[in-house]
Order: sequence, then structure tokens, then C-alpha cells
Amino acid sequence: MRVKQIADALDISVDTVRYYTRIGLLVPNKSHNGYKYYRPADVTRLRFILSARALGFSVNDIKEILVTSSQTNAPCPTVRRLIEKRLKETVQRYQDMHELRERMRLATSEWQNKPDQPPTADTICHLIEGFTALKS
Amino acid sequence: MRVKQIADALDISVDTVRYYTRIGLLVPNKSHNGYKYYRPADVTRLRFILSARALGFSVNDIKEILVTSSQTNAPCPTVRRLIEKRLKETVQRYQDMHELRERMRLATSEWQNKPDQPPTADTICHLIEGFTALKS
DNA sequence: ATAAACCTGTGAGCCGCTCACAGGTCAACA
DNA sequence: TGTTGACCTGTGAGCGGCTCACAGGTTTAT
Repeated sequence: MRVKQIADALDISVDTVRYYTRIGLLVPNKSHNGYKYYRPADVTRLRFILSARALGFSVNDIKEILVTSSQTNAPCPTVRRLIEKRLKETVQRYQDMHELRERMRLATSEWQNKPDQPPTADTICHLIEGFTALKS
Repeated sequence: MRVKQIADALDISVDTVRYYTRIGLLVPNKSHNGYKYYRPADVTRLRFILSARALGFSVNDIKEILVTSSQTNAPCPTVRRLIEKRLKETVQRYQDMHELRERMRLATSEWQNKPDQPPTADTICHLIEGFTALKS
């Protein structure tokens, strides 16, 4: 299989496959003309990578999991440890996004009653600089 | 003011100030020895940048707002248009984060009852590949 | 004068792709 | 046999928003 075939098979872009190949997550064979050929084992591997990405693992996490699984017997302890870490980060980012969303909504609603104004010497946009929720 | 002074004054890192300077959001004077000197107007500007970032504007948005405010009279229409766009993105990312968080939580709870297992010919980590919520 | 602490700008690196581009391959047709 | 043209290839660079490493300049204390 060449890059387009494997990409189409798993419904991702060729660039993503090439990226994973470039960073060593996938290791296809090289033919005489420099084209990269992917075997069934690479399909399994890529499917695994996509599943792991969908669970919030970083590509470095995945590299670590793949190395562990090729060296020792069970990558599971590594997987359990890593998802714990990534879950914490995800919770944090989720909260951050929530706060940002509320801030943005508050701003837009507050701005409905405010007129446009030209900048002054010490104000660039009075909407942004005057937004109450940013006052510390 | 040199970079450290302005950074300390607004409680951000020198690297962030330098980054904004590098991309042209801040335009300090250069002294004979190449050091960059920031004036009070730059402090106003930087404060504006930080407020806008806290409202979800990208640095490119901010560049556009600054250009608009220096050319025409009121940057407010631009600001209103841009926050609309960014808010939509933020809502989307918030939802994505929510789904990811739930997926991760489901996985960890499902994995509590599953043993560690070594990889097989077509399985790298049975926890990840066997996770039910990823089955399409 | 000199030593140490601190500060400076520049260049590169980070993540996870995505895009631009020059050139290679291959089937259809003349 | 030649040739057009569609499609495919790998490589290198670019994105955002910083952050880090580093060599060298400046300032302060002795």
C-alpha cells in the first residue's frame, strides 16, 4: 500500500500519514523509487494511533506506548499512567474554555448597548479596554 | 523602559513581550546598543493586547484591530465582527473538550475492571483498541 | 580593575498537522 | 512509439503563541 491507499482506507489525509511516518510512528518500506510502502501491520499500527489520539494521547505518548509495547510485555501500566495525566489537563482546559466562553458572551451582550467610538490617546478600543469582567 | 521593566509591570514574561515585538504588535525605539525601549504608549498598547487575548482574540485579530484603529476612526465594528467568529470557535472547542473529557472518563472507568495484557499480532494495547466508545 | 549578577537580542524549538511545490508514474489515446 | 494529462510522490516550510538556549552586553559592588 502506498500513502494514499492507507490514508483513504482509514479516512485521514495523506499529510497526516506522512507526518506520523516522518516522526517515526510508522515505519514503511522504501521501494527503489523512494516511495513508501505500508504493510498490514502498519494499518494496525495506524488504527491504534488514531484510537489513541481520539482518547487524548499526544503523539509523544503514543511513541512511548509503542516503544513500551515492543520492549516489555504490557503497555497497559504506561497507558493508565498517561491517561490520568492527560485527563487532568483536559479537565483544566475544559474549565478554561468554559470561562472564556462566558467571558466572551458577557462581553458581546455588554457591547450591545455601547456605541462605536474612535480611539483616544490612552484607549485603542473602549469596548475591549472598558469591559468590566477584565478589571482585576 | 526596557523589556524586563514593561514585562514586570504587566506581570508577563519578557519572552511574551519580545514575541509581540517580533511580530510587530509593539514597536519600541532602538537605542545605540540595540536594546529596545518602550514608551508609555507601548504600555497602553500592551495592556490592550493582553485584554484582547483574554477575550479570545488571536494575535492576528489584534493586529487587524490595531491597524483599523490607526487608519479609520472606530475599530469597534471590526471588534464586534471578530468576536462573533471567535465565540463560535470557542463554543465548538468547548463542546469538543467536553466530549473528549467524557470519553476519557469512560475509558478510565471501563479499564478499572480490565487486566493488563501483552500485545498480540494485531493488538498493541487491548485497552485502547478494545475501548467500546471508539467503535464506529 | 575586576568579578559576579543580571540583563539583552536572536535563533531555534514546541505540537500536530497543513500547504506549496517540483518532479515521478501511469493509463488513455494518436 | 510517443505524448498528453490526471494523479500521485516526498520534502521543506509554515501555522499560532509562545518558551527555551545561548552568547554576549551592562550594571553594581568591591
